[in-house]
Amino acid sequence: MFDIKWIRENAEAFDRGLKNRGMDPASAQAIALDDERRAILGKLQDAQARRNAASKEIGKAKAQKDEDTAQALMAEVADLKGVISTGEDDERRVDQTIETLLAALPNTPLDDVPVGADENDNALVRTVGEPPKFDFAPKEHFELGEALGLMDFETASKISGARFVVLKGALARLERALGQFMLDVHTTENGYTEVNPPLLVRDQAAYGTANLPKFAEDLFQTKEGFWLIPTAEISLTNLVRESILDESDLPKRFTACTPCFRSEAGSAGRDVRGMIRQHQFAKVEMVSITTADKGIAEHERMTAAAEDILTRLGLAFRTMLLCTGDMGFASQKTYDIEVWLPGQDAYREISSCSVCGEFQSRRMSARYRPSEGKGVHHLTTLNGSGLAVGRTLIAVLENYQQADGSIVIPEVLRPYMGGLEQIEAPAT
RNA sequence: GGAGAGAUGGCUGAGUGGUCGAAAGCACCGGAUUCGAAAUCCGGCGUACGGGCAACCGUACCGGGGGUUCGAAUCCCCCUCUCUCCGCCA
Repeated sequence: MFDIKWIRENAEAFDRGLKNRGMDPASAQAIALDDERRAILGKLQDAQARRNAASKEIGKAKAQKDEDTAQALMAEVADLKGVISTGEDDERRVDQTIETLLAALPNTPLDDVPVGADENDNALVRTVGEPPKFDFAPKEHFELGEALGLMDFETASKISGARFVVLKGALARLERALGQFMLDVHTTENGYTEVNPPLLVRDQAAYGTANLPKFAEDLFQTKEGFWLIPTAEISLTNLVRESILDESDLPKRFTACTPCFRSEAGSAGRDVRGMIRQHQFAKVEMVSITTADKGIAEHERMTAAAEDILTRLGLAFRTMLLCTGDMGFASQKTYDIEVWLPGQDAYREISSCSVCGEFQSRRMSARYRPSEGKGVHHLTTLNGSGLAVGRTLIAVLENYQQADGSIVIPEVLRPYMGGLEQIEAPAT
């Protein structure tokens, strides 16, 4: 959500941001509406001031038994009533129009974000680790999992339909191990507080992170009106909604491992096989709440925390700086981390870390009191996956597969697997 | 599912028609006192919008919307949310 004052003072930057995202400029319309609002407000306030003054005089006149004066003043106030009532209606209407306009506009990309149309214009930031070499043709994760008899799409579809999976035995445990490992690293080494948040949220929470009103079709909704979270970003970021924090309490860092639910409307035909794109998946989310001047540093820190998980798992990856056309709605700047998948012979997204500036906090009314100076300011919010657990499982299977179909367990996960060193080859 | 209570400033909490943007306490800020600190005392301390170079002025805001009234935190209606008790359930 934009601040209309900021748009007034930075109309050019605002329109450039929209243009870079492939949208039409909107500053002229927004400012015109705001001009209208100010004009209405001026008239309304004059009328209200006169009414307030007259009402006081009426009180005085009545106290002095000056009935004539009181009657005259009352007539005047009666006239003002219509002006005030119309003014209030007009103001509400214009406010609503402005709100609707602004709520549908995406955040302004930072200056160092490459301008581009789609993922082909993303910039490579770094490549870390070497893709493993195989002396056989590496399989895709679903081939491996199904051969092990521990990954069952058929049964899942009987229960829930397409885009669901049943994991069993060592694979079910591997998913749990991955989530635990990630949480342990983030809580003990990266300063994040573990949270077990609600998975069903209200309109206002989803609006706060800007999943609503524009992206309702991507979400599942219960018949009572709750939204199933598509990411714990919603729950964790809204932890600070409608509050005023002290700057000395910042930054706040939250992490959670939760199921995520996505309708995947509009992605029909994409990644139809396997666990890459599911209606339900586990993800460890990181959310940081800080001040505007610390946002960029926090963004780098968060991205490093996500990358560190991959490094420890011995998985090769590359980090991309998303271009303007590929960035999320609320983001000012986003890094995607892509893990190497031998079975697909490709890098695939496994984490996305974004800094959102004040875009979400304005929607949530989340503010802080600066240690120096006065007033309150909006917080800066960041979110990132650290990591998508389901896709990490895929990466482990494909990168650690052996010729016989067995899977070596990465060292760091073994304590979480009861010491298990590998998932045995399928019986032949 | 049934019954009831409530929503006031950063927090707690008074306030049932004008003198209320709102008592008091806490928290916070400044000062006095002290070698320093605690305690104590004095003073300050809401948000948003509009106008003004500024000091400052105006308007709105006591959950949201509507109504009554010359005038509403206060009375009436609707909505939203929160809590309590009973029942049911993990």
